[in-house]
Amino acid sequence: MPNLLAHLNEPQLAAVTLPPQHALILAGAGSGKTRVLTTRIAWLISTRQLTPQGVLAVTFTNKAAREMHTRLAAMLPINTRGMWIGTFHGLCNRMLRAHHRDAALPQTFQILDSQDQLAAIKRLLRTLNVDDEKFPPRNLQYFINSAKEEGLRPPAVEAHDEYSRRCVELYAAYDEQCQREGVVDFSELLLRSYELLQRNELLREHYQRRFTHVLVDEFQDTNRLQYRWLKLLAGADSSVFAVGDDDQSIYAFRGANVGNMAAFEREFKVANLIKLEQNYRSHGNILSCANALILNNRHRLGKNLWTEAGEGEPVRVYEAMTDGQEAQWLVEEIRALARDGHARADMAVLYRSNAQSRVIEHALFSAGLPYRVYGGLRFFERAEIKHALAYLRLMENPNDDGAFLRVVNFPARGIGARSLEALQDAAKAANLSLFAAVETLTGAAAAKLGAFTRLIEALRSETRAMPLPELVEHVVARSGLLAHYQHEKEGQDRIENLRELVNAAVAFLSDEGIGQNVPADLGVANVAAPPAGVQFANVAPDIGAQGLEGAPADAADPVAPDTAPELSPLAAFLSHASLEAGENQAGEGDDAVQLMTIHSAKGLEFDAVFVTGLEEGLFPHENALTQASRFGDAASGGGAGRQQGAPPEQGLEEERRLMYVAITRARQRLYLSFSQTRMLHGQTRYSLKSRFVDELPDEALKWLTPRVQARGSASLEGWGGAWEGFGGSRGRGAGSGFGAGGAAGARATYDSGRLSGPEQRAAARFDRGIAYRVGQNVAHARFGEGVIVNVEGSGEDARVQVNFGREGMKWLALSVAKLQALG
DNA sequence: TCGGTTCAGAGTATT
DNA sequence: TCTGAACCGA
Repeated sequence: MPNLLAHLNEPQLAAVTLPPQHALILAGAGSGKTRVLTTRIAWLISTRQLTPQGVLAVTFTNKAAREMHTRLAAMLPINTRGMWIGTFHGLCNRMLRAHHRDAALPQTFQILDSQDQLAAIKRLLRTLNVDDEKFPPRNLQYFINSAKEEGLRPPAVEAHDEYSRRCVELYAAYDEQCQREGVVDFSELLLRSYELLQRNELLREHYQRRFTHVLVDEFQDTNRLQYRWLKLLAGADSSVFAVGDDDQSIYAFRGANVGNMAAFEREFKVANLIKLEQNYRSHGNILSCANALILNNRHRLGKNLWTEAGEGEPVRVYEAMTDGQEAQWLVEEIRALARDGHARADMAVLYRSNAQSRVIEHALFSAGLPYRVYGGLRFFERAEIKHALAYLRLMENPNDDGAFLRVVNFPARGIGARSLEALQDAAKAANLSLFAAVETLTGAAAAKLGAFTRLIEALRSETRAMPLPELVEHVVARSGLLAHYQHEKEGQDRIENLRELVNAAVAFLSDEGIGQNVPADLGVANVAAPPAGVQFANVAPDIGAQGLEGAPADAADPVAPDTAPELSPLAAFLSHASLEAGENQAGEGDDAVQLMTIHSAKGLEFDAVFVTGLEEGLFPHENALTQASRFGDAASGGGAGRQQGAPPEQGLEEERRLMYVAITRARQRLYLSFSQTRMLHGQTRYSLKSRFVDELPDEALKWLTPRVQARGSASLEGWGGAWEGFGGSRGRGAGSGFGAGGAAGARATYDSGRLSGPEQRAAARFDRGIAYRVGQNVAHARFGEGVIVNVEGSGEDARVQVNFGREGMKWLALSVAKLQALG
C-alpha cells in the first residue's frame, strides 16, 4: 500500500484515500487525473474495502478504458478482465447481453454505428415514402439521438407543430424498424440499459448492492442520460467518485452537459470536493497563459494551475500574412526543432477545423517532413470492412435488413433495384425480414435472391467449427469480396484491409475481455481470487468471488443473467467492431509530426505544440458566436434539443475552453500563430487576430513578428508592410509567482490533531477485536466517518492517520481519540 | 452498372 | 476551393 500512495501530492493522496463517500475531484489539465482514479481503485481493493466485483468504472473512450485496465493491472496482482471497467456504451452492451430477455432483445443483437444508423433512417424514409428533402435524414438522426439522450421515447416527446409531430412519428417508426431487425444504435444502448434498470427493481438493487464504488472519468462530458444512468446504478451504499474538469468541457455540441457537475454536487450532497491543481506537464509560462485565458470565462467552478517546474520558455506568437506563409513558417520551425534533437512525434500542429490541415499538409509534404493526420475514416468504418462485417452480421442475425441490403448485390450478383423493390414489398406485406421474404418470391429474381440466402446459410454451416480468424478469412473469400477487389484497379489497399480484418480477429481473441467486449457478464469468474483472508465486508453476501454472474443461468431468477454462458466469438467480435472503430491511419510507428484538431488533442501532450489559425471567426469560430440557432433545429420542436436557449456567451466560453485545452497540451514549447488572410471556401478572407491572443499575459509571450497595437488592428495595417526583419521580440519571457507558494487548492487540511483531553482517555479504548489497519473505515465523534490511511507506532504510542474527507486528514493517537470501527 | 457531371455546403466527434 | 452525394446517360 505505501508504494501505491508514494509520490502522490497532498490533494491526490486525499482523493485516493477518501472514505467511502461521494466525491467530486476537480482535476486540472495534467494534474494526474487518471492516476488518481486508478490508484483509488487499487487502494480500495488492496485495503480490502472493495473487491474487484464491486467496482464500476466508466469512461468515454476505449482508449481511456484500456489505459485504466493497464494501469490497474500494473498496480495490483489481479486480472482486470471481467471487471466492470469500460465505456458507457461498452458496459451497457454488456448489461444488455446479460439480460437480453428482460431488455426485449435477441442475444445476438447487432450494434449500429452512426453510419449504419443514418443508412437505416434513409431506408426507413424510402419505405414510408417520406420526402427526404422535407425530412433530411441527418436532421432526423440528430432528432432521434437527442431525444434518446434526454431519455425520451416517442410518446414522451413534446410536439407542438405538424412538423415535429411528424418527426416523432418517424422516430417511433425507426425504433420499430430497429426492434424488428434486432439492431440497436449507440444511444439506444444507453437508453435501453437505463430503462431496464428503472423497470426491473430486483435487477437494479442487485447492481446497486454490487457496485459499492462507482468511478467516473471525464465527468464534465457526461450527457443527461448518462448522468441518470449513474444515478440509477448508485445505490444507497455506493460511493460515486467523479473526476472531471469543467474548464475542459468542449463537447456541449454533442450533448455533454457540464451542469451535471453542479447537479452531482447538489443531488449527491457531495461533501468532498477536491481540486487537483498542481500540473506536472507544462512549464510556468504556458500555465500562466492557460490560467489568464480561462479567467475570462464567467461560468466556472474555479481552479488555478501551478507547477514546480520553472517558467520555462516564453510562449511564441507569430503573425503570418497568408495561411500559406503560416504553414511555411511551421515547416521552418519544425525543422529547427528537429535539428535541436526533438522527435517529430513529440510535436503537434493543432487547428480548430479539419479544413485547415490542407495547407499545412501541403507545406509539410513539399518539405518532405513526415506527418500523421488524425481523424478521417477509421478501420472498421471502411467500406470493404463494412461489407465483410455485413456478411458476418447476416450470418449471426438474418433479420438485419441493413446488412442484407448492403451486400445482397455486392459483389454484383445481378440483383437489381427492381428485384429488391419486389422483395421489400413482399417483406412488408408478410411482415418478414428481407432474408425470410426471399422464400415467398417466385420468378427470375427469386432464383438469384435464393442463391444469396443459400450462400449465407452455407457460410454459416461451413464455418460452424472454425475458430474466429479462420471464419473471417473464409467469409471474405467465399463471399466473393476478395475476388471482387482483386479485379479492381485500385483494390490492393482494400485487400490489404481485409487481410487486416483477419488479424483484427486474431488480436480480438488474444485480448478479449481487456476492452468492454467480454461476452455477457461471465468474465467475472476469471478474476483472480483476492488475497487470502479478504472478507467481502462491503459486498452483499450473494456476490462473492464467484459472483452472481458466474453462477449458472436460472431463468426463474429475475436477477440472473438469462443468456447461455458464452456469446459466440463472432457475435462478440461484431460488437467489438461496432463499439471500437479502430485506428484511423497506418504509419503510427514513424517519427511523424502529429496533425489534429484541438478536439482530438484533448488528453494528449507534446513537447512542442503549434496552435494555428488563431483568427476571429475561425477560432473562436463564428458559428459558436452566433450560436443558439444551431441547436435544436429539427429537435427543438420536440423539446429534445440540446442547449435550448443557451445564452450566446456560452458558445464563446466553450471556444475559450477549447483554447485552454490547446494551450495545456504543451510541455515545453508553445507556439501560437495567425494569419492576416486565409483561403476559405474558395475565397480569400481577411482576418483579425483572435481575441484569445489578447487575453494572454504579455509577460509570458514572445512575439516572433512585430506586434501590432491594439486588438483588431492586426489585420490590414500590417498587410504589405515589409517586416521581414523578424525577431522583434517584446516578451522578456518572464512572469513571476509561479511554482512556489501557490499550493492553494485542496480543502483538506493536514494538522496533526491531538484533540482529546485527558478525560477522554478512558473512553479511547478501541474494540480490540478489530485491528487498526490501513483501509479500515472508522467514525469519530467530531470528524465523522473516515478511513485509516496510515498506522504508526504500537501500544500506547500508536497513532493512526485518518482521512475524514471534508474534514481533512488527521493524525490521531489511539490512546486518546475515540474511534469506532465501521463495517 | 459504371462513370462522368452537377450541385450544395463547408464545425468540433466518441460510441 | 474542394468534397461528397445525387443523378443521368451509355
